[in-house]
Amino acid sequence: MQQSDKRRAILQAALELFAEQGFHGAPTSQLAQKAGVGVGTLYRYFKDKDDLIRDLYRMVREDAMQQIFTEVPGQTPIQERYQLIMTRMLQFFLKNPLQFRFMEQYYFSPFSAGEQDCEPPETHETLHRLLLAAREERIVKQAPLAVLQALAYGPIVALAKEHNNRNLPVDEEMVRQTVEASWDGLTR
Amino acid sequence: MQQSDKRRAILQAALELFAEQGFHGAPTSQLAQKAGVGVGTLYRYFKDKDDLIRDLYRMVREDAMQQIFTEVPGQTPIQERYQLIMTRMLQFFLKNPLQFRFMEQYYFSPFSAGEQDCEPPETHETLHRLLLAAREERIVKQAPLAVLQALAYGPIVALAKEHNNRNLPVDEEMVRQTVEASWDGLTR
DNA sequence: GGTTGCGGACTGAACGTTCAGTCCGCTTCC
DNA sequence: GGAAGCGGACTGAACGTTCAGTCCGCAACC
Repeated sequence: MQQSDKRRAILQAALELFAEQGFHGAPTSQLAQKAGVGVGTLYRYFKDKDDLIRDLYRMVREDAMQQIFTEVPGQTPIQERYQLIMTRMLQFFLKNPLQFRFMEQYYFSPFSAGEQDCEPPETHETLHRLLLAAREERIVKQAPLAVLQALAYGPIVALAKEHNNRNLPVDEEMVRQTVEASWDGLTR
Repeated sequence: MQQSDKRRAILQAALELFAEQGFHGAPTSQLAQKAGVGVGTLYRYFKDKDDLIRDLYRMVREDAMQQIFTEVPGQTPIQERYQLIMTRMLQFFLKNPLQFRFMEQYYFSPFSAGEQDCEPPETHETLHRLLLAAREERIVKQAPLAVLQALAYGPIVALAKEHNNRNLPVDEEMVRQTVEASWDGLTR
């Protein structure tokens, strides 16, 4: 049988509350109320609040990766693959503000500080390899991987942040321009 | 007379604790201890903890702006001015990890959510005008200001984040490459 | 079919802890 | 002597977590 309804209700309520009020601004009492369960029930499904946060992160990341990296054609040119992936990533961030805010928060928090798996391993793996291959083929600049990653992710994340935190309206054209320009920054 | 020593000691201790442990992870008791004052003294200088955080933010921002925007020659070409400003900004973030972490945290927190002045007004003003002028002159792409800002700030912030949160070593060459590439992304 | 017994998911009042903020006595300075 | 600056024990509120008890579906038995 699949995950129980209660567990899913708790994770959904947690996503909303954490994204809107932060980890510390969302007490377990409120969380339980929003999920429609008793406070004690939280502790049937999760060891403690930290465990809940970590599980939620894993779920959200999984979901994001699914949407961003499915069916990326391996044969098409690198630039096309890059634009497909980055467009999907930006669109995911724009369409899922709760997930975006939550992930940003998690990334910065002490939770991810000590962990290895905080940099989405497979996610980065894919784009990571793509960037390395592009550098190998001298399509993009001969710079350290970290610089290339900053040039790729930076603009996308910055735009998503303005959209989610400052209500900046973002249309399809802006998405296209941003992804394309980030590619221009990478190439020579 | 200038700001009292106690006040400055409190702000310095707060900067360190907030950057390392977050707003919620830094209790007033610990803050007072680190500053070498009694708990009560905090409330002589600040209405409450929120007031302290807001004041600290203003101070940090002022300091950053001072360092980044002083003596930008008005006559030099736009590209040179851009590179000067962005290099200084990135270097400020790299050399002041506490300030960077604190500002990032503040930006995301509910403090800045409702405020207008969270986007450093004058800071953005300057770069903001520079980008508008560059677009006017068709030096950079004909895209909405928000897109141009994302292309300018994004890579710089992303690199600083990797440096400060993941201990990525960043040398002068990487700074140069990142700033230059961000310009490449802006231009056509 | 009706009654009884049982297991475990579930609840929420209660607990101990921790926090931001207060209060009052002590010190310092004029 | 009075005012201002200061310290830290203290307070009430809010938090995460616990646990004794409730509830309900199902199996066993008559």
